[in-house]
Amino acid sequence: MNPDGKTLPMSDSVQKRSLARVRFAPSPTGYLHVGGARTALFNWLFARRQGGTMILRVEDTDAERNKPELVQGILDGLRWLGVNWDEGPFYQSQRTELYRAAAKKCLANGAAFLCYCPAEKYAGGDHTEPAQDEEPKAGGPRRVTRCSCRDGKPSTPGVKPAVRFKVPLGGTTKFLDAVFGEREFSNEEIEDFVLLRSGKNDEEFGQSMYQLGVVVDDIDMRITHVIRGADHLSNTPKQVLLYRALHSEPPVFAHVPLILGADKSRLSKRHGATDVNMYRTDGFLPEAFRNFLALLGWSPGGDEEFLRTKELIDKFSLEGVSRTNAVFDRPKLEWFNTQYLQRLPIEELLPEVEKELKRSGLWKPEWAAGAAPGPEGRDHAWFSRTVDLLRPRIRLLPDFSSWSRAFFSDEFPRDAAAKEKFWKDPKVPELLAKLADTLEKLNEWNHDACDHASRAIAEAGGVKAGLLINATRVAIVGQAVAPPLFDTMVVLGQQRVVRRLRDAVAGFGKA
RNA sequence: GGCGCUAUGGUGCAACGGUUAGCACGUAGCCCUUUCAAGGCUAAAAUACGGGUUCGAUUCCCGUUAGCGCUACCA
Repeated sequence: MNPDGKTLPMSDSVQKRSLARVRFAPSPTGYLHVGGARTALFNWLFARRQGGTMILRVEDTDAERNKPELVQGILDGLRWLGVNWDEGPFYQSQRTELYRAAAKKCLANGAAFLCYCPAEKYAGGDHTEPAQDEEPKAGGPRRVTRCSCRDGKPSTPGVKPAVRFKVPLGGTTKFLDAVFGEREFSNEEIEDFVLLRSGKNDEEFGQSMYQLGVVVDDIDMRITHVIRGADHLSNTPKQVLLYRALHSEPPVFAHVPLILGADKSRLSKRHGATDVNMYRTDGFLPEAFRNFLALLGWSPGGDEEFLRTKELIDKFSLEGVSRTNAVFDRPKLEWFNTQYLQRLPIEELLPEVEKELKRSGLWKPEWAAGAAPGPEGRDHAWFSRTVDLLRPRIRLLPDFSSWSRAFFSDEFPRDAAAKEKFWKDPKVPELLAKLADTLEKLNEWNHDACDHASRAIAEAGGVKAGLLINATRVAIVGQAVAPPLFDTMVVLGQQRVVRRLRDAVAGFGKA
């Protein structure tokens, strides 16, 4: 079913679904950047929506900058995000022959030529003579190349040639972009770009360049939709030219806007974390992160924004992709996380909390589902109730270990400022001691019993219930902010509450 | 410099020729009174600028400005 409620004829839709093939093609020159993650997510949502195929391809053709050890982190990041793939990962570094064959084909049919210019000549992009511009600004004047080797320069002895594409001298190159519409570029603006690096040592040719690699692979992998960052928009005509030279039909392109930092400049480390794996270690829930990311540069059309993965898939379409760059807003991401912490079915949240408590060393095996209850009847049901009580006030997973430590461990910090704030009244120690005595004798341990007992003590002592309640909270969890007191008492258990009250009073007396 | 893309509150998105320009985050204030890092309510806050087209422009066209991208034997 489409968002508008219409359905395609079954045979038609099935056929279309099985056809869509998309890919995510990261380069292992860094970690998985949030921008790359968003691109991967869009590809994945599109593939799943269409019932198509998601392919992962590692673009590692630059031996100089490539760091193979970074691949694992990228794959881990994708898995954490829940972005899985149906084919791959394929490595371009292992497909060199394919690219060389394609380059030779271009050479043979006149679409490319051998270039004997030294690599340094073009370094920095100054392809021809400096323009008239008298004062070279940062980067210097630049003009488009029409390499003089293109008409068959005699080979230079001892110089290994690179292969360059022979861009047509006139005319335009156009293509269809699902986001930006029909695009047309003048060929005059496209330089004779390098297809294959010159060979090192005894190689005839070197590694493929980006433009050749993507096109050859996208053809070979039968990619139907190229969904990638808008930074590739200007390079696309080069690729379209290559498709033609290789006698292939270009796919549908879909360039998605970039993600910027708070100052609207390209998102970088100085804006905060850009490595997706940092968000995992910070303790964000993957589904919350996914929801947030999906809404950066895409919208289902209405006002809804809390969309679980299934809804994201159901509603995703290239038509909903925006053409404007988006700023990565961490506070909103954190809001999404709190929403997921509160709204997720508890059984989906529990495993995440379990992982967190294991990480911090607070986890007890008896809290696992199906395990035998531990001391004081603490079992999985207790764990579930406790997490449920805690979660409205949690922002990030590690808060379960730090802010909520008193619920999972008897060793927890007592906040001096909280004590200062709620233990002002000199009657507090006496009241707490009385409360401990009363609570110890309770035959039933539940919210109302704790409530009645506490209020009775407050009344007898001539203070407002709130005073005692706040003081008690500080006494049993060590901090000013926690879930409602009587729920907290129930979860902590009778013995523990009594013990902590007495410990607190003793500590108060000494202080 | 050349070429390209974009332009709705501080931020993310709605409104795809006619709305008092909507929602959310954030911010401020108020309420709840058992704390707040929970919850509820309210407020401030936007169509970059200038021309067209049209009965009517946030919406279509042109220009300006600004931001971003590309302009490598990087991807």
